[in-house]
Amino acid sequence: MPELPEVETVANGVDARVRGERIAAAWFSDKPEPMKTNPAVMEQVLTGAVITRVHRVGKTVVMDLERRGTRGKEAKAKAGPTARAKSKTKAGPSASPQDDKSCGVSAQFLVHLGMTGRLLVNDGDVPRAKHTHAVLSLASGRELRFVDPRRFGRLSVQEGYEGPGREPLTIGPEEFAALFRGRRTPMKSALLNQKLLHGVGNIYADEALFRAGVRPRRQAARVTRAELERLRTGLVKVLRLAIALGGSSVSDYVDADGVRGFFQVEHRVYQRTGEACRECGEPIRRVVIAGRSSHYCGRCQT
DNA sequence: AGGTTGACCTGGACGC
DNA sequence: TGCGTCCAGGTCAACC
Repeated sequence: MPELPEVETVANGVDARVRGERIAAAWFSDKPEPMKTNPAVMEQVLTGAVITRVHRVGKTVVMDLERRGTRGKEAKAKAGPTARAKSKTKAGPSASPQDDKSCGVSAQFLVHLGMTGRLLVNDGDVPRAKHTHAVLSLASGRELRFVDPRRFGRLSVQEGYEGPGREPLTIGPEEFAALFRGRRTPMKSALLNQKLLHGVGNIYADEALFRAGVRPRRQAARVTRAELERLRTGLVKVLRLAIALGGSSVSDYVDADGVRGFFQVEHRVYQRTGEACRECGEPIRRVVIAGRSSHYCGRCQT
């Protein structure tokens, strides 16, 4: 369920609560679906590690970890004045980000929330919810818990994760237009393709198409350059507004505190089938494209 | 190769 | 109250 704004809200909420904490223990359920990395391996990597930062890449929550021991010492030694001086010459083979932030990132814990995944920070004595699949016990006594009834979420450990596609919030007009050149698929499907743009899902695809005045079924290759630019700016606008409002919460979504977002009151077309278009009064239509329901205004979108 | 479909899961809403 | 049906924000393997 969660798309870019919801994942960003969750990542920020978790970051504020667990940054700097040490993971004392890690537990995983025996359900195999969520575990992309072997649970024994995840437990080994996570136990004893310090969480240095939690952020979002595409629809994935990424937890940067610093592991102590010999590797930690190495990283510390490297982070002297020489490393700082070098950092001006951006690039470097592994293209690591800002100097002091990147030092000591020895692994990343990746959480994809799927449709119904939630990340909660609780005191250790709060009873665990049904469908809890992972628990990281923190040195402070609190726990970071992953709860996911439908088990479409995925947990893994890796390094240097960059996501499958481009970031919709930062991509420029030229590169954005290039993504869709020659594509015969409906524009709606192209927007949902994570290998092109990552982070956009069904809600924000529909909302951006409405703001650009483009029908979801239009072939991507036939969307004009001007429309593509309206689509890009509409997408940025709608994603930023949704982040500011804490995301949408149609049913399952909650942030790290268990609080719902408020963007759903801003929806212009998504799940408003039959209701009047806020621009022209025409009833909003619903069609199915590539198995996903799509909502649009037949008068405002062409 | 690019595009489309169904399968993966549980649970909530709705109709009878 | 209970049962059946439909629907759900995501991905991925398997097909055309």
